[in-house]
Amino acid sequence: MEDVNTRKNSGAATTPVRRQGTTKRAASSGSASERRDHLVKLAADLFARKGFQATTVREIAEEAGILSGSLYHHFDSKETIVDEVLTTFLDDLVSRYRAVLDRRDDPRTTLSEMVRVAFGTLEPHRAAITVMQNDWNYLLSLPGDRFAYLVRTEEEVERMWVEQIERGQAIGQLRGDIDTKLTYRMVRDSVWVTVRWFRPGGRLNTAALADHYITVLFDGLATGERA
Amino acid sequence: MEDVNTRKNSGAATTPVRRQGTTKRAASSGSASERRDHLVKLAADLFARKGFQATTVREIAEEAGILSGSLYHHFDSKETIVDEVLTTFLDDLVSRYRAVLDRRDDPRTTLSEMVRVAFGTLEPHRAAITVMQNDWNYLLSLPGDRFAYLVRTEEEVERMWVEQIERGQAIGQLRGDIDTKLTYRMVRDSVWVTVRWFRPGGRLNTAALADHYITVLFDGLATGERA
DNA sequence: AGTCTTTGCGCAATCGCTTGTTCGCGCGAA
DNA sequence: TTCGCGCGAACAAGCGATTGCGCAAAGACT
Repeated sequence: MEDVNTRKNSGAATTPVRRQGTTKRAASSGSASERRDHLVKLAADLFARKGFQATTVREIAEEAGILSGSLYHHFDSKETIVDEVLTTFLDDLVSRYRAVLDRRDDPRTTLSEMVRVAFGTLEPHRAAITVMQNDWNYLLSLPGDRFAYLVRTEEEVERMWVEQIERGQAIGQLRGDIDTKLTYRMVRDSVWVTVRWFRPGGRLNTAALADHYITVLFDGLATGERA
Repeated sequence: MEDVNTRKNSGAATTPVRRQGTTKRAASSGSASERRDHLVKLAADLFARKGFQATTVREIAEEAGILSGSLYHHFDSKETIVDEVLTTFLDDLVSRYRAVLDRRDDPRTTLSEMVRVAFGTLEPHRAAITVMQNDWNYLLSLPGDRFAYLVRTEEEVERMWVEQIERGQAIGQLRGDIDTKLTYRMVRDSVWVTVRWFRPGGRLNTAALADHYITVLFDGLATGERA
């Protein structure tokens, strides 16, 4: 029996941020309430552990100490929650990539920094990365084009990477006998897939992962002359 | 409600089943019938597309042109199906790795061949690889230790890889400043994760993928001297 | 060869359970 | 009084799984 008034998360007593104009029914990025943001964060933790489909609204609610129905005062569907997690991630990722490209370094330096950016998003955006790997196909198969921006953004990011690889080949900084698109995919996958086993606070941090990967990516595992 | 007619899957190990081929293998459960094998294949195709959890028994049945209940004449649970898919894959994988190791080549050659083996399983075992990525945690969380062999086998495979990397470092064939375990994980992940976008019959086959990856892995993307 | 019995495998109906979602209600703070 | 936000109960849909039944093919026996 668990009744009584055990409101765990009754915080948020400060500055309710009352913005006018945006009624609670905004398309994707809803109004800004601290309570809501907190719930998204709790949900994201679960998504990071099990993916989107495998996480139930009852689990999210329990994590917040409320009942599942109460979640619907903040979100009009489970999809809305994951939508918010994904857009936040992609916005952050793309803007970080752009910042690197704006520095206009040589291709190898730029690509190294892009690898660092990618690994750098591993900790703050674990949930989104997990979801994109586990539930990509499912989200795209949903009725409506709600998650079509996933494909669009992915294509934009691919263009950024491929352009740098091509530039590197053009000036002889990178070998010309490799497939640019395939190389991009393998780099991307290698980075994102680490969320499966990476845990913050372990033997290695994300910066060390990035350094390790950059070393192997450009110079390879072998010693001596290149083949 | 006890019935004298309880047939279920009691025993069933004494099925003679001659009818051309299909060696009977009494593994964890079930006898070998052609019909059954066919159903496993249909289920595997669905697992390869959506993972295990996301595939329903009704979808599997529909793919076979029967009703979901009829599946239970062949399997006593949905888990049994995926179990069969996974053990078949892991048995094949480990024995292929062993065959490579038995050749006792130098570490670099051995590792190259192991990469080829891994990519070589991509097409015949798409379903298993997809499931291991999507549903690994879920399967391990199931009651009983039914899927504990996943962890055991993974550890065995990791040992194979790490040993070869270490041997390569010991004889100076591979650089000594890289983390062996981390390197193994990145190679493994890079290979398996390609099931997400690889489609047979496309621009590249798995052999080309393997060659490309081996090139980058050992010699890197850069030109000129190593850092 | 003909008959009887067993067996494999499908259907149809249904079970208990979980899923995402809805809704009326009450309560404390603004 | 209004409003944000929780409860509690319920909903339809879908899940994995069970069971009784019928039928056709396969064996077994005379």
